[in-house]
Amino acid sequence: MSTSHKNNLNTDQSRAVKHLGGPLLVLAGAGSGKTRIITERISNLISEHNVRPFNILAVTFTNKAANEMKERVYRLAQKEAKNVWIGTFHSTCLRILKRDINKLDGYNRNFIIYDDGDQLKLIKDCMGRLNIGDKLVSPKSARSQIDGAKNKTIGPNDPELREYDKHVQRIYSLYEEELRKSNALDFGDLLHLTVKLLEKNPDVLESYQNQFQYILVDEYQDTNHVQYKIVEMLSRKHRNIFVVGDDNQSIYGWRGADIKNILNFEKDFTDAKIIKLEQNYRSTQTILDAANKLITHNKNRHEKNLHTKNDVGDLINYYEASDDRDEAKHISSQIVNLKKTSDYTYKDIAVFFRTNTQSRLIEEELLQKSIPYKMVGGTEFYKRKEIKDILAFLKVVVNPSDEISLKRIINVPPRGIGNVTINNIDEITRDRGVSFYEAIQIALKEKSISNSVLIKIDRLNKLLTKLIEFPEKDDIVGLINHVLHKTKYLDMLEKEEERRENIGEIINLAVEFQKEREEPTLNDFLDSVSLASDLDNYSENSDQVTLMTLHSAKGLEFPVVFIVGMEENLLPHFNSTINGQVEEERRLFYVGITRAKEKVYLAGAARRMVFGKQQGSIPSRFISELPEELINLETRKFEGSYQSKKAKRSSTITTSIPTRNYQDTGRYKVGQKIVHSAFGEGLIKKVEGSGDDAKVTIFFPSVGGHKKIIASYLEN
DNA sequence: CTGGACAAGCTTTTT
DNA sequence: GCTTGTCCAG
Repeated sequence: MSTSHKNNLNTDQSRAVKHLGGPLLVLAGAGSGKTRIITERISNLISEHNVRPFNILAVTFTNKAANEMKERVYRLAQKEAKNVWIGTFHSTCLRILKRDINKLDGYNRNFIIYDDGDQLKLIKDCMGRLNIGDKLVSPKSARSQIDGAKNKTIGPNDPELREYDKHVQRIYSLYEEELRKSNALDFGDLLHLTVKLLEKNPDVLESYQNQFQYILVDEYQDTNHVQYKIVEMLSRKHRNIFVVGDDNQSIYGWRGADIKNILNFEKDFTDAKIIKLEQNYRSTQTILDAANKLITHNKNRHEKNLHTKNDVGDLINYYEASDDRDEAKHISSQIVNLKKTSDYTYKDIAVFFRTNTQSRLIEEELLQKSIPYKMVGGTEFYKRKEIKDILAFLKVVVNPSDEISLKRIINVPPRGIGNVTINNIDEITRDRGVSFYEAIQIALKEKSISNSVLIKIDRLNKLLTKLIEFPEKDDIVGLINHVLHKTKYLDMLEKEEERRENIGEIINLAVEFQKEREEPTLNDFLDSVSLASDLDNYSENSDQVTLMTLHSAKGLEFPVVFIVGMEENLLPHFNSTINGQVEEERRLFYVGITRAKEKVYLAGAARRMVFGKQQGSIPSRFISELPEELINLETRKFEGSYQSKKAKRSSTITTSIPTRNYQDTGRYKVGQKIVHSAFGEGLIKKVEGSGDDAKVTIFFPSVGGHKKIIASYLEN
């Protein structure tokens, strides 16, 4: 069986698959058969070396990758393969915590997971209580700093936290306290607490070390410090740690991914071996040459030389559109063309962009031409208001101490409980040190609120009690219907067809969940929903064009790839140009190009709508970093526009000067970069007035937001 | 307390 | 251009 597969492996691939003991790093270039190596190795361990599936752990980054791996492994290594632990870092940690989290002080197994929206709300609440205005730290910035700390396994009381913003320190402490009171974990906790659990409980650590004789990690270049730590601890005993990655595809630096993990693998794991997979089986010679040339502009990387035996193939098309509408029209008509002149089906085609907002126009144009498409990601299903509402009810049923969820639904559908009442209950919460739910009972018992409100609270409390005491909680579908019935939620959505359909969809998901699991529980359902994303349900079956961000494109391949928005400040994104993260943007573009098997179409626009205003732009520096002879330039619309020529051939452009919307105060211009004594580098977004009195709106990455500053204060 | 009107901020990228 | 938050009349 598996021998027949091994026959088509090249020497390096085969060495990797057959590698048995000790740490191994497989540096796998784009399209070199990375996923295949992992799955074949798992099947090889099971069938050739009698390793029990239960003793293998395989970790990926996305559910999509995990599901794909499961499928492939099940196909290769028959039924008992179901016992291999395959999952994302987050789901694996969840599994570990669900078993043993009660061994950590103050935690119990009934916890629920807060997504980033819940997280932000809680942070805002905390900031409100601490009287920290969002001008001092923006809630989002606070969140990313807290996440960052957790990614480095720094807790709210660790001395290392002293290096953080002093406001953030206080927010972090209170935030943690509130999470515990709500019996909730955020995404970061799943990883951070797993490390804590393993560190504080040698017996737990040992049992997992014994279990996981073989550990495989996909996309190792994207691991951050906690993830490294988890892998390192678990593999310490058997030392059979097998990681696969490509430093050229590291695109999650912003989430704490540390490229050093892959660059220093040999140092971290003594007598580590390295195997390089340099043969690409995916792309044409032309595509590969272009990608190789592009990536040489990065300094920070392992030397790799990707080659292929594939045909030369077509040139890379590059279209300079006059504006974003023109760009979208071009894409859609190219797709129509492809359909007419070739055998490509819609599902062979993908369109990638840097930011989700870019999809709108493209969707419009595809719709216009009746081209079927599916948008992956974007406004995610699970983030929709009605879905979050229903889930909030379910979360409260599982865990009444969940304050964020309880507050979410306290007045949904409207039942006359407003901010004043919420604040009153909040006061009880703080005075008595009880949960919000308990505070409601106290208010009722002591009648500490005015009579008219008390009636409403009483009604709410009875509703909650009924839900919490629902006899068959693990009949998830039944419970959802019960919630809908008792709250008359659907009546509220009378005129909102789409939202009602979404409610139907969540019921479908629950039905499916109950069918799939042997012992479906409400709690597991909520967990799986919390860790799920739109990407997971993405299937290649239907014949539709795929639209997605460059980030979501990683790990996929398509015969035809369009990449749009090839402009400075979009790709590379302007935040990155200011923060000196252009190399990561280049890798992102590299990921995009290398998804393509046969054809690559690039496009950029000379003008584009940004924040509802027209903005001029110049071509991305990355265009000029591709070999000129491999590019087929279709039209040149940047020609008439400002600085076009200079931009095309220079690779050091750092500012864009809009052709429209151009405002001149003499010294300050929109698009100009400046350095501020307190906030560091920033980009001017808006200028009002002129001379010393001019108000200049500047985006500072250091504070993660905009500041309005009077021109005369900008002098130094 | 509610709902509508208006203002502000916002857009990287995801588990 | 869209979504979220805030203010005010009813």
